[in-house]
Amino acid sequence: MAGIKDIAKLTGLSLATISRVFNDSPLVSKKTKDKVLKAAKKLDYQPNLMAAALRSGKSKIIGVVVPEINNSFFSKIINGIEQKANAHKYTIIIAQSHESKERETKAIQSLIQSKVDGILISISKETDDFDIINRLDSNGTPIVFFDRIPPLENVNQVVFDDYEGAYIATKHLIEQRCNRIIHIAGNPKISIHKKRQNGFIDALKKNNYPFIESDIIHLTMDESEDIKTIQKLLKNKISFDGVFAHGDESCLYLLNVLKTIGVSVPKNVKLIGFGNNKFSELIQPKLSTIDQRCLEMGELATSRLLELLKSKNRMNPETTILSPKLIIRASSSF
Amino acid sequence: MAGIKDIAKLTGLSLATISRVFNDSPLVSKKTKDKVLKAAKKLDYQPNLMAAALRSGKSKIIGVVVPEINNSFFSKIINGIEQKANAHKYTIIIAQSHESKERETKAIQSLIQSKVDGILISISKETDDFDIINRLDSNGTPIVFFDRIPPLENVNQVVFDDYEGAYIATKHLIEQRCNRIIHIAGNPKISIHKKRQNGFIDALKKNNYPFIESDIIHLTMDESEDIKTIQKLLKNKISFDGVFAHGDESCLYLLNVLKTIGVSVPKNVKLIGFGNNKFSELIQPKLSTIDQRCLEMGELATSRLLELLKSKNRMNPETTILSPKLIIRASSSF
DNA sequence: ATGAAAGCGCTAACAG
DNA sequence: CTGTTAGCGCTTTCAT
Repeated sequence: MAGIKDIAKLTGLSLATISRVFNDSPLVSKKTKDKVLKAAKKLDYQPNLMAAALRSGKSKIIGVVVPEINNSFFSKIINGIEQKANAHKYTIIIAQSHESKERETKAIQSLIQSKVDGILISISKETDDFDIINRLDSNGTPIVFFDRIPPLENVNQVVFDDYEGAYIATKHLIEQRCNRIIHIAGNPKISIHKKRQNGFIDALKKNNYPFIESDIIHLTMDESEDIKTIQKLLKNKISFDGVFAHGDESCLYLLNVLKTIGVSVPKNVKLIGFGNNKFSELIQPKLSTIDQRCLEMGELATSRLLELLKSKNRMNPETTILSPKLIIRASSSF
Repeated sequence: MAGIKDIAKLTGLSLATISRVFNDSPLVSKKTKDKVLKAAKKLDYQPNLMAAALRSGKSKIIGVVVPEINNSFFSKIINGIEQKANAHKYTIIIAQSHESKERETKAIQSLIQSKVDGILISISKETDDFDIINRLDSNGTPIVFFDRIPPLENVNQVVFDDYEGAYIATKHLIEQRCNRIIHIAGNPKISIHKKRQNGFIDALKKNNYPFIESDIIHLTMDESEDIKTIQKLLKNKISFDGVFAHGDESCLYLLNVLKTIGVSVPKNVKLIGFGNNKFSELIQPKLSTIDQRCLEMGELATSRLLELLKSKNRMNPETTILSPKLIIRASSSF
């Protein structure tokens, strides 16, 4: 493996000059630069990033921590991160927490030891203490949270507006002339699910729809039981004709339940999900949904981190809120 | 950030001893070891992996190149890789080629510069020259291919037995008493699709089913056109009652087509896909499919790389073939 | 515009 | 079992 030493030998220049060439220093004449580049090519020179990092104190690596990469939501965000990072000559290291607090801590530790310049993280469901984050802070490693944020003040974060997403999804069903709309809810202990639920409720209220507690449905995922639940609802005085599900998965599940009991979508009941999952376009009818603009979330979080990395003095924490996008497909159309 | 120097100062020991402690050298007394560990904790010491790597020539990092992480197949394999690698104190760096030869080359280049100890790669569809691989070889960086392998001799590789998978899928339909089975084929230029096609054909032949060219169907993904194709097939003298699709996506697509034209699955037609995609369990009826044991593929590839990393002398290349697993669900059951 | 020299934090002979 | 020392490949003052 050729190093700058070899180039120095070949060109008769000093190490410093060679180094300057590869760091785009303006202090080198075009002539020498060309000479160095030519020699580098000849020797198939590959800079040793580790040595550079060790010496300069900057690794040009961004650490990314997500619960799971085998999750379209996160892997799309990662694509956004990668894109932005690479465009700025940064490399990323991805670590997974697998929703475990312990593994998350280990992952962060490992990133610190790998001397990442900054960290982008979406915290695990388990995480409830934030010592590591404080440690990172005192360490001087900038950190930007995305999507799953900790309940802390004064942090940089990029979040998705779940409330707004739920609101426009529900409003869409109203505009499609649904008379009674129900919500397939997620676990309200999880903040995004709670927000989606609130968006649903407020959309009803603001549009003068009566809201009753029983409009919010919790499915068990035990099919025969859920079929009973749905059938009972359909036999109500005012049967429902619109459904906003907190996620595409539960929307698909409900679609199957409705098919089983012979309810036609979108003719009898209109459906909208949340998340713009890949499969939502593959099934019949195609699912209307809320797109979360994952790519942009990744890009925004990275841009913010890059800013923090650039400025030497502490910057004021910033919260970026990403607005959702309504995707209308067959499941909610006339 | 505390370093071993600080620990040395605090304990009154030499750098070498401190270093030995963290490298689990047997040459340190229990007493000193404890003293060092205690001091390390007190100072919140984090080893600088880059410095260690630079000095030792071993980064303990494995580079992983895949076409796309936003693809369940690859992200599952990555989970297998991560698991095995972490268990052996290795970190992984993931890079994506996005199916571009150029970006793949860049990704590999970047991994080299990051001084990874070895590389695991599934090559992009575009890749047709293998200079980089030769370069890696001369460089001494061990490399193990998985799933998408290059047409080269003498390489270490772990592949999935697509032929066998197709064979047992088809055989399963035969055992379910299907009389005429068709195959929704992929692009035969892609080797795995070709293999699946061959597995299908051989399963028919070996079981004394007549095989005619027209049993292999290419769908256009233009729905109205495909509906016509399928309807024509159903009106044949011998209508089909079994379908083996080269992937779960096309299987789902076909399922929707069949639903549209009123053909019941599995009553009239039995279906089996390939890949055990996440959604194959979410839809109705649940899809029978072939599971590719991605996790194991990741683990096996990593194990092989770890072996290469351990042994100093060149080892003989090895090809590992992973057998598929039949998953029977509602779409092909009685 | 170029060079000399120090050193980033750690490991690995070698010596004791 | 512990210490001394050189140096991994590069960047970065400081000098010229």
